[in-house]
Order: sequence, then structure tokens, then C-alpha cells
Amino acid sequence: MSSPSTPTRGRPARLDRARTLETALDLLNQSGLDALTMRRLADAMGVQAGALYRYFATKQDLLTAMAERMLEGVSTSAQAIDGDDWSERLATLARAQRTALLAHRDGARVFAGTHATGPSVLGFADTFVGVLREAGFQDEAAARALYTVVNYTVGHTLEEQAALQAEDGDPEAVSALRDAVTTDTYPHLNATLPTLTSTDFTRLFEFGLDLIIEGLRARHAPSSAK
Amino acid sequence: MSSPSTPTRGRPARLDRARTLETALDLLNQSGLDALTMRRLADAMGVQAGALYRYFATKQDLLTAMAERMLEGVSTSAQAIDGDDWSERLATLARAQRTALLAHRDGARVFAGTHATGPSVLGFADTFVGVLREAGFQDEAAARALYTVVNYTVGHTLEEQAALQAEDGDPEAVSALRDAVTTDTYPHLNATLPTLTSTDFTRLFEFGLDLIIEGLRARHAPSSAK
DNA sequence: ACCTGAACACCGTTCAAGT
DNA sequence: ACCTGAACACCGTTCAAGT
Repeated sequence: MSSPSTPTRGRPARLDRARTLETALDLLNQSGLDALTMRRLADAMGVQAGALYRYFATKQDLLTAMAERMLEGVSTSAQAIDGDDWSERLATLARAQRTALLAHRDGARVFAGTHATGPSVLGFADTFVGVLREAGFQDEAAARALYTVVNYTVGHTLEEQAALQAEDGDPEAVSALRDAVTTDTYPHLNATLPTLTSTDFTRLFEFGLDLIIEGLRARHAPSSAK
Repeated sequence: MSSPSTPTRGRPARLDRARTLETALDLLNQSGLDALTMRRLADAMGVQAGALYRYFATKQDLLTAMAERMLEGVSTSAQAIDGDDWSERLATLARAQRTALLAHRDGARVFAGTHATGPSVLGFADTFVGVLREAGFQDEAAARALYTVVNYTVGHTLEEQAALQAEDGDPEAVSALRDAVTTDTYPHLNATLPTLTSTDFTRLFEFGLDLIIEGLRARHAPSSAK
């Protein structure tokens, strides 16, 4: 409860959780997740690698804190839009999560690889479930819908950021798919190739999000039509 | 086209892509992705680590081949169920993908971390898009629906396998969530806690899959009501 | 042709010792 | 109290040299 970060009478610490987290997120944006090592982070902080372990028990711990930090403020984005119906508020929340993950290089990979349970993540989840419960959905449906939307959003953004990285740096992989599909072996992929290789990820995300919300609407038994 | 694996007159090779792939998947099941190193795989094959690079250019290459291998046979599973309507065939395909990923430890993580474009993956995609096109969906909708379902399935299974690992080995994390939620800070999470912490992942997967299919049904303009 | 041996340039993590 | 220095036990990848 008081180990580091408590004001003491010793030398002022060159390290602390908040500054380290900030530097780690900067490093992530500049170099990507694969290049984010404890040694490089320590270097950026002007310190030896071992010193980081006074503030983060493991690298996984650091990544979890980063994931939590990335979602800071996402839940409030939907409260601003009050008065809208539940479906629009849900869509706003999902879009806010995607945007938050996209805001950092490999953001979806960091989030998917951790199990953050800080106030940002829990606040987001609570707001999400609240929107549905107040709209008259059953508790079970509301909780399951949270997972559906979050898992879809993370899955989509994972794919989106992977595709963005494949574009620059490895353009062979894209044309490799094109070549493989351009035969009579995969007639349906061939026929839909323009859409399959489209880079309009926002449109793609909206399509799936709309399907899920439409599905929710179908099982919506309005008790109090607010 | 003929470098290794072609029958030659030299010593019989102790290594080849197929056997190495098999061993890698076994090792994955036994020890998990984090313990799957080139050195340990080489050890299991009775060979030095460097020798693996005659068959796989990089570790990423090996993982991609593993992902492709994992999805072998998933597309045929839906062809067996002929005569069903498009929605049931779609659900069968999605379930088959989840099952294939669940069949290997960290299967979803391997799949999400690669960009496999082999016949298993492309065959699956072609079958999926074909079901929708033949049901009368527009090309654009069919292609986008593929991404929606696949991204949802991967996102869900990623979460499912992560939760399974968190259960045994790190049971504090689960109760940590319970403790954090059991306050008046997150009233909606508190009210839905039983569903949120349920381990019936099949039911959870079916819920989201059903929402997506219901959403597709809503925009289904039947041209030929087969 | 296929594999070994050894190296290169790294990793995450720990911990006595310094200040 | 906070950080250094150095070590431990590893990594992925390359490549001359052997057989």
C-alpha cells in the first residue's frame, strides 16, 4: 500500500508507475509491441532494466497496466450522448473501444493479451451492461451481449491492425492472397475479392456491429418504452 | 519447388515439414505457446535448432503452417449438412472453427497471430461466402459477414482459452474481479455477476453467434426461396 | 543434401551490493 | 528507499564447416 511512490525523505525517485507507463505507451507507438522490451523501456527511462521490477512485478503486469490505461475515458464517451436509444449508445461504446485500441500501435494485441480489471475496463463494462438493463433487457442477455460486442470489437481490431502492418513492410502477403484466390478453386472468394481486400475497416466494423445490434433488437421485449 | 523433401540419394533426412509440424502441434498441446521454442522443438525432433530453418524460414512461418493445419477439414464439416438453410450451415461453420481452435492449447492465439492463406483457410472462407451468396445475399454483404463471424469467433475463443488458463494456475485473478465488482461502484456488473463469471462458454458463444445470424436474417432479401 | 557447432545479439528476471 | 552491476537461464537466427 505504501512501498514505492509514497513521499519519502530519500533521493527523489527517477522512476514511478505513471511516468513509466507513459514512456511504455510512447515506446509502443514508436516501435511496436515486439520491440517493447524491459531493457529498452529502462533505457528510455535512463535506468537499468532491473529497476523496473520495483514498480511492475512482471512484464505482463506492465502490459496489463498499459491495457487499462488505453481504455481510460471510453465509458464516459457514451454518457455524453444521453437521450439516445440503447442501440445508439451501445454502438457509441463499441466505437469508442475500437478507437481507443486503434490509438496505440498494436493496441488490440496488448489488450487481447492481458486481463485488465481496472476502473477503465470495469467502468466501460458497467456502463455497457447498464445501457441494456435500463432498456429492459434481462440480466443474462445484457451480460452476454457485453461479451459478444467486446469479443467482436477486439477480434476485428486485432485483424485491422495486423492488416495495417502487413500493408507496409510486407506487401507480398496481400498479393499472395490475390494470386491464390484468382483461380477456379475458390469461386466465391474470387467473386467477392474487391470487398474481401477492401481497406475500409470502419465500414467493415460498422457492418458487424450493426448485425449484432440488429440481433439484439430482435430479442428486445420493451417493458418501458422510454 | 524441390529443395528439401524431394527424394534424393543422400542420407534419409531426419526432418521434414510434415513431421516437424506434427511435433510442433504436440508440443503446443503439452506445454503451450510460450514454451514452444525453436530449440525445444528441435530437441523433440532430435536435432539442433538451426536445422529447422531448412524447412521453415522463420518461427512465424512455422506458426502460420500450424494455424493452417489446425483448420484442416473445417470446411467439409458444413458440406456434410446439406439441405439445411443458410443460417444453420453458417452456424455449423462457425462452430467448426471454434472447435478446431479449441482442439489445440492456445489455438486461438496461434491463429490470431498469423495470416494463414492455405487451402484450409481459403476453403473455409470460400464455403462460408458461398453459403451466403447462394442464399441470395449480395456479394458485399456475404464477404463482410465472413469477417464478422470469423472475427467474433476468434475474439471469443481467444477469451475462452485465456479464461481456461486463468482458472487453473492463477485463481486469484478470478476472485480479484469478484472483489472489485462487489461494491456499489459497478451496480450493473454486480447484478449480472453470475452470468459474467459463468464458464459455460459454449452457451456464450451461441448467444453471440445467434445475434449475428439474426442480424443477417434481418437484411436477407430472399430472391429464390430455396 | 542435410545437419552440427558455435556464435551473435538479444531476452525476462533476480539479487547482492552500493549510495 | 532506490538503483546498479552482474549474473542466470534462456531466446531466434545465421553460417562456416563437417559428413
